[in-house]
Amino acid sequence: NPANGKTRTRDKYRIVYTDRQRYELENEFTVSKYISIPRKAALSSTLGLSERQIKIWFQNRRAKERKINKKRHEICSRQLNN
Amino acid sequence: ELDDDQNNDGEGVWSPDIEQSFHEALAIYPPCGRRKIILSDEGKMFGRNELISRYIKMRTGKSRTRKQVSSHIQVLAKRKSKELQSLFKDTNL
DNA sequence: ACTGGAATGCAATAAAAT
DNA sequence: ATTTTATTGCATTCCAGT
Repeated sequence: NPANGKTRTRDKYRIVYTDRQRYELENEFTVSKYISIPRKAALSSTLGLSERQIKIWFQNRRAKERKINKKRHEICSRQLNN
Repeated sequence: ELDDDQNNDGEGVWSPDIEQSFHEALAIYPPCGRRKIILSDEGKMFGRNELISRYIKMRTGKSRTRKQVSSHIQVLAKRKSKELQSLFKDTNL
């Protein structure tokens, strides 16, 4: 699929991953927040996604986690303030 | 450490004057990029990006590290590659 | 031991899907 | 309004070449 490193095209701004793809990625994330090169290749083959897409998914997933942690910290601060 | 960097002005990392000096350096050091990768002066070693970094400091007085130069070259190469790719948008669809 | 360059990380951001 | 894919501009880390 990716002869070019590009994923986005004129007609498809982004695709929606299947529930199985989401489940496997989320499962791998519980093992490690950072994907290793061999595991990335394996996942890329197992799910039908490019290695670039796997890499980007883990980046976005880490960003999500950071956002969640920031929210939790804000809640703690408010409780101390009270 | 609160933002007391003397070498970086309020503009972006690659403000027009620095970009200008950068391109001058690209032109003078290897006119197209095909030059000996090994630049060794007695005792000291100099790579291309370090020469570019030194040139920028001479011309503008501002410091850009060799890794900043490296990163900038990578970004520009990526841009050029994508421009060339998008020139063949619907030629054969 | 030095380096330049590829791979990767991250914040900011866009836009479709929910 | 929030969540989910994907890109971009920088920096940082990883890989070899000499």
